[in-house]
Amino acid sequence: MSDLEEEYRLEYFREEGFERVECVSCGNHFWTRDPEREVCGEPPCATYDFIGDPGFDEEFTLAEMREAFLSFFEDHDHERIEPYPVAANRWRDDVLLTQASIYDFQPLVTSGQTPPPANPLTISQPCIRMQDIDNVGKTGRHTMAFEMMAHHAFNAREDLDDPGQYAFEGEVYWKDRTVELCDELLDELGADITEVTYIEDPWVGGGNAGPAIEVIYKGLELATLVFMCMEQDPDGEYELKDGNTYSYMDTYVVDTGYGLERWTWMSQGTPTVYEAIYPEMIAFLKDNAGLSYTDEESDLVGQAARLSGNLDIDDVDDVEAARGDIAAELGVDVAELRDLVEPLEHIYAVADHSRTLAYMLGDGIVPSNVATGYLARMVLRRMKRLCDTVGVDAPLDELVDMQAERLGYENRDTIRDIVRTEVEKYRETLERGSRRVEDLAEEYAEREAPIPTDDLIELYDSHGIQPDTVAEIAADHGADVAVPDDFYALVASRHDEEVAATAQSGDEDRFEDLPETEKRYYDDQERTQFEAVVLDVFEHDDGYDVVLDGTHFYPEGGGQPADTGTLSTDETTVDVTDVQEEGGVILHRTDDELGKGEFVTGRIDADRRRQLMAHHTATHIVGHAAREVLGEHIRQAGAQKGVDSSRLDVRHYDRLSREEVEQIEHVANALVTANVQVSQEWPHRNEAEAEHGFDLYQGGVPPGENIRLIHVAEDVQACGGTHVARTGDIGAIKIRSTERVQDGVERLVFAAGEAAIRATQETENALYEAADILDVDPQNVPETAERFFEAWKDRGKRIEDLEEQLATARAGNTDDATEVDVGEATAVVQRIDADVDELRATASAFVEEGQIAVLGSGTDSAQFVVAVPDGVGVNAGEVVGELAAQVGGGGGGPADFAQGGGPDVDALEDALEAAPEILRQVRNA
RNA sequence: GGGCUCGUAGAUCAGUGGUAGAUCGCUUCCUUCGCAAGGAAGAGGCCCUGGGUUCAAAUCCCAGCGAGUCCA
Repeated sequence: MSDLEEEYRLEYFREEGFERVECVSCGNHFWTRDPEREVCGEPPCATYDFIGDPGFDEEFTLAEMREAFLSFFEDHDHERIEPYPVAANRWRDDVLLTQASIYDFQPLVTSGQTPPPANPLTISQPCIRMQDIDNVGKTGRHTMAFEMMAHHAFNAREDLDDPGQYAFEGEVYWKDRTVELCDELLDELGADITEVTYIEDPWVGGGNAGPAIEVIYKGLELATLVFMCMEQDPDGEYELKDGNTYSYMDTYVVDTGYGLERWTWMSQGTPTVYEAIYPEMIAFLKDNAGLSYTDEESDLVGQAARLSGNLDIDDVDDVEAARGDIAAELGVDVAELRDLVEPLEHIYAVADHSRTLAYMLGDGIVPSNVATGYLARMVLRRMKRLCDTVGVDAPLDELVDMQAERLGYENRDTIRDIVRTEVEKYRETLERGSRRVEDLAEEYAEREAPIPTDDLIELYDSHGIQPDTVAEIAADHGADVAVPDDFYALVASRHDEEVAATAQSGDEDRFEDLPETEKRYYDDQERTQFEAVVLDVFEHDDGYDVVLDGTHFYPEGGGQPADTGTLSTDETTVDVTDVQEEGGVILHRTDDELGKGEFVTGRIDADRRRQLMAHHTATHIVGHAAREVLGEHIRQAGAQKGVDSSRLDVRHYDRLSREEVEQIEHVANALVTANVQVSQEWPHRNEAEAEHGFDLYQGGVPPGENIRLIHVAEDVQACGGTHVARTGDIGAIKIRSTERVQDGVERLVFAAGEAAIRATQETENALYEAADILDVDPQNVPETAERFFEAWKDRGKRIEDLEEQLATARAGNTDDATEVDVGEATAVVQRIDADVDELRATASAFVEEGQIAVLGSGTDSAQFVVAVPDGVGVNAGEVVGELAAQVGGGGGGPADFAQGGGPDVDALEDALEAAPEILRQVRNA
């Protein structure tokens, strides 16, 4: 990394009289204005100097600090950008949550494919780092949710052969200006800039790298200035700290991160960051939990906080270890200190978790068992447990709402609704789990054994019960629990980590020389016949790929299947069975060859295309209708169009009721009836985003400078598909079914136009058929079906009754039966051709009269039931076994009541005749 | 996206291939001035659906539907 040393010799440092110093404590190099300075200033080389002694002129609230930062950079020629959602998986598939402001611009902007929304820009980006979840509240400075204030500049080298190859050109500013801006900001806020140190700390991450500077003031790292300018390259000449080699890129990006919470904290000098950023919430929670401290106690708490802040603590284990040292230093008992501090730590965490949830739910994340939804669920459940532990009894939705209000979210009702639903789900899970644990605990308490680890793992992995909870409940029932230290590792080992990565072989090279195909289907979406020239033909395994200069054939994409049809010359016609796009070149897969340079007429299967267009526009309409009916949080989670039906997956926190589905249908069809125009436009993406916001990207974020927008009434989406001209062209929309494809994702299966009629007819036919069978009007089917079902059940019971009566009667009349004496009891051997239920009833009746019953039946197959009264030394199971063997089958059962049979009905009579002999043998045995 | 668990009376759950059970709730009766409660009797089950294995499936296998949970 010393290779990057030169990178830090900034003109700005020279002009301002900075010196480069090696920290006597940690050996890192840093830049300072103070010639006397020997240490870098970052803990553990130094301690916090601002607790009780704020480092800025004025105190700022979170909102004030945010505004101060953004307006400072606005005043210095940066454009202010609205923050992106915290759910980063809405525009990239490599991460779930937004963890830094630069995430907003990866990968399309940083790679130069897409222009930034402004250049340079400034933003305060809400971020969530789940990896800090255990530290929150304990270390005094970790928060799971935070805002990363930032300014970014996107530069491209000026000596490029083709400056137009990237979406931004030239240099906006680079290292000197970046440090200067940071310095100026600190100065303006009244920081003593001679105390500020700039530590050299090269940055590596995600395949990129570059020099970076940590900005330290009074012991606190306030900002990191990253100069992203290198990429991983096996032939690169710079080997960096991750052991990989890197080389310089054509583009270079200023990536800064200023922790809003830390700046606010610095301005206030409170013992912990939490008191600085949401004081009113901390106060509320303390009050609600009934926490109060004497002056002496709060003094102690404050000192402990300061001490733990000064220790360079990065995770919980360290906190626990350090607690002893802190207690010793303060001269108090460890247990006493813990009792004092722990409830506060929980309250800090609750405040932080509320804020995290406000961000997540406010940005449209719906709790579920997958992806970001799962993370939201984890946070909520953890928050609930913390509240219970510390004795906060305010409803969770109220706590989250306090933060949502502060953060200015407008969908607060939905957020509350989601939280309530989710808390209720958790309550049910806990209840279900507790019952399970209680049963287990009682069982093991009786055996005086501890609950085994296997059961603990299953309780957690399959039923969501934490080992702690198990221990708690078990203790109430007198059972022990030994939680192994490597519990979570054991859980992990139950999950096989075989993720087969499917390597994609790209042979796109062959299309490299071809021009991009003109996408004429966008010019006239209705047109199904056109002329074109064959540019090239590639032979394929089972056909040919024909490339034209332009086409009306829509290639598969955006959930819309490809068009089919034909291509004809004067001599020949070939079928187009599939259409794909690769790197801008559209391939028509045909069953026969066409000559290069030939003029062809393309004809698209118009019915199919019309149906697909109707379904595509209908997808937008159904999504829009669902949002109207269910709430603003409704977002597309996936979609697939088809000819007969299509489906739209939306994120929602509950199952859809029949009424909701009907309402969605109503709203959708009202839009169809209104016959509004469906229009497309190709605005610059920045304008589109500025006007319509991030919700444009229901189906993913497309690359490029201009994006295609489809307007259907107020609904606007970025979309590449083909659409009908007016909503009336759809005809009708029928929602056929809904299913829960995951927790938190509802699938709406619907049909539009002709397919809607067909679908309706299908269901109607089923109803008519049922009505016909029941011989009633369709309207009366439910009522009649119920009546029939009830009658059928009644008859079942009646039959059972009668069977019993019949059995008793049979037992009293043994005219056609053979009676055999078997020791002290009489055996009745009888053939009754009836089903097994009846045999059983009859056998029971004989037994009640003190007789052994050996009954046979020979309808479809041979069946036996043998029943023996108590105290008679005959094993029914053995008898049945012998009998069944004679009819080629088997049987068995308990000693007093057995059954069996076999396929050979003809042998039944012989078997029954042998029964007396078998009984005697069995008795003797 | 993957793993695991579950689906039986109105509710909660037993039931490891051989006659479907318990507790609570419900109905009726008894006890009581009444209530809490107690006693007695009773009603209430396509054992999620569809295939398969078997003489025999609530039970074993496969698929589907529904629910829960852990992980990325």
